[in-house]
Amino acid sequence: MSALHDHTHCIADALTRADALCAERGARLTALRRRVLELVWSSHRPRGAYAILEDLSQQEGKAAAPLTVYRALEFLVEQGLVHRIESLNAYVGCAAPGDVHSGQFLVCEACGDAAEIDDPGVGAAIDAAAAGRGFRVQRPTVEVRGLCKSCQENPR
Amino acid sequence: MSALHDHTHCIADALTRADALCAERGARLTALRRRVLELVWSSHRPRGAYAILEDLSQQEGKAAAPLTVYRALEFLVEQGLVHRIESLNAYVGCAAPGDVHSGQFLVCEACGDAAEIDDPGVGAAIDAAAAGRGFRVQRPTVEVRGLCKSCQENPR
DNA sequence: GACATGGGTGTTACTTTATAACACCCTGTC
DNA sequence: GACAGGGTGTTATAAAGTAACACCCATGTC
Repeated sequence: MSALHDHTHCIADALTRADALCAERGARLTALRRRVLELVWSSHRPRGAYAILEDLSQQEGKAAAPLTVYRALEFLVEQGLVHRIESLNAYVGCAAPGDVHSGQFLVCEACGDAAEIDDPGVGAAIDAAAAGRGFRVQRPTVEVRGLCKSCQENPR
Repeated sequence: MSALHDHTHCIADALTRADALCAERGARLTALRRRVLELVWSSHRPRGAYAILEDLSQQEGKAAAPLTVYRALEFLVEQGLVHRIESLNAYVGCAAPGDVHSGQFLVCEACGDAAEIDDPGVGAAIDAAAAGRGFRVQRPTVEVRGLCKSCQENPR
């Protein structure tokens, strides 16, 4: 992720794609859900449910309840618009909603960025390993902690 | 995991291996830590920190503090004797402590069992994917949710 | 043996993350 | 307009994890 990229544009893109996908599927991307999606995208980093909750409360001018956010997030995850990063208890906008993919992440310990990758090799290796053991895969989770390229080059 | 296997023996084995490994490394496997390791192994399933805490409290006859368990678990994870399953917030005994491995799990949604695998193909695919993006891997996490062989054959 | 050192443990309080139960209210349909 | 069903609000609560600080005890040193 470049520090210079047009982030506003990138949020707008995500919302547009979400509108299209939900319309196509007959899923209801309500005002609340759309706003939560926008807040998830407000940085490219994984954000906790309670961080989103705070933003939402601020926008509304009054305290929102945790459930409000969790329910919206649940919908967004179901629709594949948002991924949950298990090892961070946090949520991040999906880079390629609509495409079939499993959600693999390279999570940088230094800058907190979580780069979504969809490496066919990793997916295939998991499928093969599972098949060899008679295990039926439903939802693979791959979260690799480490250091991203830019943090290796510019250590703090 | 067979329902018939000699689980007592299997716990004893884990403790013996832990003793040997810690002695070799000069790590202090104190009575408390050893007891927590035993409780982690008390089933083959992932167990939450608070479940272990309850067992411990019962053994002691008085309520133990969460930190007591968390500190012991931290030690055990550092020593590679126990793995944390991120997507379950739970801990499970390591099947092959001492060996270099990353901790890959096939987690059954039906029976709750978490089979540890160490598939070289999966590890290699992750390394390759990361290397291609200039990412330095520190700790890969692979947790595949699905149905284990036995639960596919005997659905409930 | 006295002493200092450092890791391990106990205790209290607290934060963060997530869910349950139930009522109400829109929205689309007939 | 009546109905059905999903979406939202509200209150309370559960589950998971951490901070700060004091004490204890094994170990090594003199």
